[in-house]
Amino acid sequence: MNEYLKVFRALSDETRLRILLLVSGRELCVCQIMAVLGTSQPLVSRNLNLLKSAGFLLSRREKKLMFYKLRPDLAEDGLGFAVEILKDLEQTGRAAEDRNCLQECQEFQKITGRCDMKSFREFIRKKKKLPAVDGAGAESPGA
Amino acid sequence: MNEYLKVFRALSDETRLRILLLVSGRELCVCQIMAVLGTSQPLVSRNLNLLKSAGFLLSRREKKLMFYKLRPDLAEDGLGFAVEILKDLEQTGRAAEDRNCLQECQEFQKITGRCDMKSFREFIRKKKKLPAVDGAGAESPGA
DNA sequence: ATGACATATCTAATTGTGGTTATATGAAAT
DNA sequence: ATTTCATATAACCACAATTAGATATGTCAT
Repeated sequence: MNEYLKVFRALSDETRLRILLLVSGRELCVCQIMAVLGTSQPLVSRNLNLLKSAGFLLSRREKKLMFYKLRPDLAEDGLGFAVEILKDLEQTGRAAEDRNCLQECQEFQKITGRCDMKSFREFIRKKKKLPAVDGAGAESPGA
Repeated sequence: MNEYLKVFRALSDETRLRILLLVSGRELCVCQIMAVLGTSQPLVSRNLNLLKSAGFLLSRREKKLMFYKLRPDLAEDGLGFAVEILKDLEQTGRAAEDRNCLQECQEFQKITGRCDMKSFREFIRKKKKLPAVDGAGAESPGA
């Protein structure tokens, strides 16, 4: 009973659903997730931990970076339903926004050539100053 | 997104999971559910309402009584997963306890010949005085 | 009227969340 | 070794949401 309560509580939060959507299919490191969510590193880690202890995530270390992804074998633990639901949620506006943001984030990463906390924190700062530009920041921003 | 959040929040509570287990397969009226949970009528109604607005329950009026049961067509709304999970949760100790209690409750009901708030409140009072007897109250109680 | 139930309100206690800071850990670079 | 850096974890705070519990009242059928 408590196991399922843990599972449902993990899924009862928008931030965590967003994280699941982000790491379903692809594998992301903590700093990228932080960049997309636009929050702090400890907050991201906390939510990642909640999702992981509920059984949703796999993590892998590569050099300094920690990568997370959706467990591909969720069905083995009775969590297969989450996959269907995530498929549903992909259609959401919020999911689309986050995918876009991830895109920008990865372009930014390509330009800077770095995947670290400092540069992604800068990404977040920039992003907050020019909120929601349609063409992903292509046409004349603040200047 | 919000729809699913509502669903998961509805499932994030032990009392409500217990209710779902109780009304899966059979149909119960509010006073019976109250009797098994051992709480107040408004509290039961509140939780029933949460479960119903999340899409899990059907209700039907028969004379003065309101009957609730698990929607048989949950799958049509992407809630089919709940059925599997409930099947899992049936194995739980808590579920067994509640089934027992429902049994007692229905025997009590047969004896009194009534299905109303007053008599079930008495059922609850009695039950609280002689807690957890193994043989369902068959062998020498408090006396 | 009576009785089953829904709904609203209030309290009190608990929990959950974001946010922040400090610190621990483990790997890499110096 | 020492430092640097990504992350984890813990410890706060402030605040919003949730829960049980109790009480009052509304609604609808008998």
